[in-house]
Amino acid sequence: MAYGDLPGHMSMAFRAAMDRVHAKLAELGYGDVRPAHGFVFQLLSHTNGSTAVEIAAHLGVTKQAATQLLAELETKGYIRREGHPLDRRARLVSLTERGWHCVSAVVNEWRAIEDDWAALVGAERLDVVRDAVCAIVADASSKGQVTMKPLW
Amino acid sequence: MAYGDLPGHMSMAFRAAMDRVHAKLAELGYGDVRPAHGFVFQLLSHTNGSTAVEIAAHLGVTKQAATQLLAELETKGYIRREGHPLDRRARLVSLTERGWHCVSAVVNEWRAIEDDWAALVGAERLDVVRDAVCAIVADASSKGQVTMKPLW
DNA sequence: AAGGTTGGTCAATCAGGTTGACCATAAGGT
DNA sequence: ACCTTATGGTCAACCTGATTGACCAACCTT
Repeated sequence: MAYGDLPGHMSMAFRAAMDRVHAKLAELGYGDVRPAHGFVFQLLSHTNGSTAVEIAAHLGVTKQAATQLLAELETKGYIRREGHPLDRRARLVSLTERGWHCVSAVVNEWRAIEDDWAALVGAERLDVVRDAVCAIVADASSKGQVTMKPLW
Repeated sequence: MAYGDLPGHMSMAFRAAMDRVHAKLAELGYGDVRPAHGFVFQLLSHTNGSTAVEIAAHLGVTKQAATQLLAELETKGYIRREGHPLDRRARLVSLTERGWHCVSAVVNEWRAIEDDWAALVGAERLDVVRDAVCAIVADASSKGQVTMKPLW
């Protein structure tokens, strides 16, 4: 690999992994999820119950865009929107059973990928990689420049 | 970092690096380049002279989309389109001086980032990372699943 | 010379996002 | 309590970057 190509190669590695996750999802009958949905799932699986504006902030888009996304996810059966118990303006968004299944499929596949990587380069070396990447991200994060969003 | 989070963290590391490159470009007066333009530059800097359809193929978009992109890059002064010497239908696209300056600024910044990473985690460890990532990409590539495109 | 292929453009359309106006409810100051 | 302001959500219009489809001119066969 040429000097200066490491970041780009990381992107490629991620991209290959991402594609594999999507292929797996399609195989399991979740072929109708788009990349941006992942961020919604991620948030919901941690908070279990969020509002549209929170999701919009997490995605880095306007609330209108988020609302549209949620409508789509609702008709596809991944999420549910009910009246918020504490705020009658708001609608509480949460994962359906199908949504949870999809989330765990994703988590499993990311882990499977990491396992494969460990098998490929050796567990000890992958530990080094893990620590290094973690340090790099932490450093960037400390300088206030971290987005999970891979959108350019 | 949690088990299964490595690919995502790689994406974050790349994203932070990418943002830094764009910030640097803006600082140097190349603030009007968009992400997709990078792929055009990359191709042109290696081939020095490509046709619109080749670029389209490299970008993974239709030739119409590529043409539009090229028109934009031309008006911004990064590229030049002249009659192809061997094919009177085609237009040969090449980098202008400004384009070359921009490309080398990008290359320098990627290298500076890689240097910073080496300083952060140690040169030997970063060598391990480099080898590992290279192996991972090579493996994915051998299975025919590699795109440089970080677009989801 | 004739037919099919290829580089490029024009035009219409679509998808996903944005901005802006608006309503209903909530929260706070007085 | 009351009036003002802030906030969650929706509706509607629009922008941008892409797509598909039709087409032309030049190329490459044969």
